[in-house]
Amino acid sequence: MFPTKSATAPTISDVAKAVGVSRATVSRAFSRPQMISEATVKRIRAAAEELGYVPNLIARALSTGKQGNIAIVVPDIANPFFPPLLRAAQLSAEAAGMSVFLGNSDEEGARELKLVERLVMQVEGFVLACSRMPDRKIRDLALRQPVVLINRDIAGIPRVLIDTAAGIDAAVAHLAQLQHRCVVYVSGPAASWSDQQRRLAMRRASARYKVKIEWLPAGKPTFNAGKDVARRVIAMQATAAITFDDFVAHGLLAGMTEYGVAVPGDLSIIGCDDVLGASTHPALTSVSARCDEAGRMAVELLSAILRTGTRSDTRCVLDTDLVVRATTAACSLKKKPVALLGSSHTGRQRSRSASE
Amino acid sequence: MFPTKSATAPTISDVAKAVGVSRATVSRAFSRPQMISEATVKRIRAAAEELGYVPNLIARALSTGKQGNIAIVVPDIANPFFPPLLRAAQLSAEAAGMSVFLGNSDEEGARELKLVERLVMQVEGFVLACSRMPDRKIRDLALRQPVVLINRDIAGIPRVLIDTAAGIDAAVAHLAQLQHRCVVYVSGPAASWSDQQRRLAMRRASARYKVKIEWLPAGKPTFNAGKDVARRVIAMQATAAITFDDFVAHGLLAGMTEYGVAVPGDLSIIGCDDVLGASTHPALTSVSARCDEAGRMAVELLSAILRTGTRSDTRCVLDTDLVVRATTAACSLKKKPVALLGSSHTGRQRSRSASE
DNA sequence: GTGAAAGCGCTAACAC
DNA sequence: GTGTTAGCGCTTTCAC
Repeated sequence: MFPTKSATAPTISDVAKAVGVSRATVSRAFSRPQMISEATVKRIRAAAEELGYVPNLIARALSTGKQGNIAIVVPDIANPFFPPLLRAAQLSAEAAGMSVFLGNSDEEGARELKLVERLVMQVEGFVLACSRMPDRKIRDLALRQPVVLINRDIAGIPRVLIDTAAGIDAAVAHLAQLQHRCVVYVSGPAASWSDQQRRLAMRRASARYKVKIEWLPAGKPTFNAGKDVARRVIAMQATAAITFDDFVAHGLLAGMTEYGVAVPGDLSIIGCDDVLGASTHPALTSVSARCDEAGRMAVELLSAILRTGTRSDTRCVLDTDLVVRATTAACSLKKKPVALLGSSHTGRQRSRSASE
Repeated sequence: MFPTKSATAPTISDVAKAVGVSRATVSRAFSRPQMISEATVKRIRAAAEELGYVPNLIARALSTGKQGNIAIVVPDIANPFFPPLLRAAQLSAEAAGMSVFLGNSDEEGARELKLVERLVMQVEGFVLACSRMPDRKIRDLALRQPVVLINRDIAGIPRVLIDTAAGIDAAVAHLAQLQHRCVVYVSGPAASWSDQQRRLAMRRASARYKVKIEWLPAGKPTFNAGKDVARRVIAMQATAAITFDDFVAHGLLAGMTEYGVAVPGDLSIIGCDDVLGASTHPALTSVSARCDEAGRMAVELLSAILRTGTRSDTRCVLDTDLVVRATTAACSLKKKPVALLGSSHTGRQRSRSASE
């Protein structure tokens, strides 16, 4: 056991004394070098190096109100949609000279709000990915600090949207071509913009390709949620399923296998986000999203706002398309392998508006 | 376009004036309520609420040297080993009332050092997961700030280690039982403690189970790295491969499939970390690690150190075991399906000591 | 170009 | 219990 304290670091005064200039000059040598003579800058930098001086960001922040930090909050780090997004965002922030706070809301709006409130003092701006907070809270926040949204569409707040509409359309077209006439959409979190978009796209595609849609909420977008709805999917009329994301699809796949329903023989499955790649068995057909691109772009938007001091109402839409692999095949009507349960639970579609 | 600035927030002075007490009293009402009378605390809290006052953490930090932040740095957020770890760590930090900075070193020690240097001012401590920095730098850092290591074993610095030794031993035993007599270990980053442990465990198991080991470095632990060494694995004598992690195993698996080598028919493969679950095809046999547990524990260790102000030389070892799935089978000697390449590249074993 | 002085918002002795 | 008085380390007018 020994004390934790570290020796007190050299301050601006130490450097000033060593060089024989005022503290103001040392300060300038670091924050506005072009304001003073090149020679003194050099001397100061040298002395600082020698002493091991490095500007105290906290003190600077107290004085300027800027700390060079941003926060990125996601609903669930462990959801494979987010790591690539986070990675790209973090790298991009680093390139812009900013450090990043990480927030994990655990899919709960209340928790997200708490995180944001705690962080608001220490950051210059937020990237909210798939925020679970109500519009009002987001608007409030945006009044205090620059905010960039990912997969949430609120007018007046810069946002980057991964629009699965095109991908969903392609998915339904693909299924229609394989003779499927009824497909179930297994939905995700009600507060999710993506889910709303997907439901909307499903409805449109339903009309266009003359395919009947059934609705089934899975709630949290997890493997287990997907697995848990397997029985209900079996009990439905649908011969194909499109799920909120790959996770749910993977769970559904596992559930089907467990119940002896062949995929894609008896049921076709299409995921969303394409984060599992070809690693499921069989390899999952999925609507691909370039989530890393979204992360990168969001941070770039934010740092541009910070740099220029202005806020633009940017709405940046990233497209998606269908990646066909091995979980989709021609329709067969021999599903239901076992007597499972009586209730042919159709599921209730949530009707929250896109702007809530 | 409209300005980004937010109205200036109320300070401690505003509250003091409103209540008619000194600023010190207001300060105490928030940081040491038990120091002053309950009645005044209540009055102050009420007034603060009214004014929308909330303590400025930056100012507090400048004064106390504590900001309630910690940093967690990992080599690659997108590596599936880390998201569960990060999630657990973040949740645990939140429970302890701390915010977390996220660092991604991209597997580079130099980059990690930069991150750490930038963050050192703003945090009370670090969790370094699978650090790629040399021992010396870590020791230097630990002199300034409390540091907890994950999967890095440096005496004197608190660390939580996921020890794959038991799992590796079980893996080799499993292969030996399946009649394999020569297995290749596809190694990971040279600076990785885990990799060193695994090599050591391999060597021990080699002797114990009379199995010959060949060595092949994959470098970065990625899918592509695994795929890229497939040809070389085919050219080797080994009939089974154990890889640094599941990612490499998955890549190797894909590579094998591409070259027409059947897994597990012609080659058995065992991964490490068990992060892919049963999602590969065939489902991957893997040495499981409870990475979330490691994240949680590391943060708890750190916050205990911060709370008590002492540093203990804790060395916490988490065990692992083998999860047998479908990529391992009895040895067959008919590998090499195609004329591939001449160079029977054996790979060079890195000999960095564990303490570098 | 450089220096002097006044804060940024808070905490921490030390008095009373 | 509560007020007074100094800072924490930096930036930033405003002079010179």
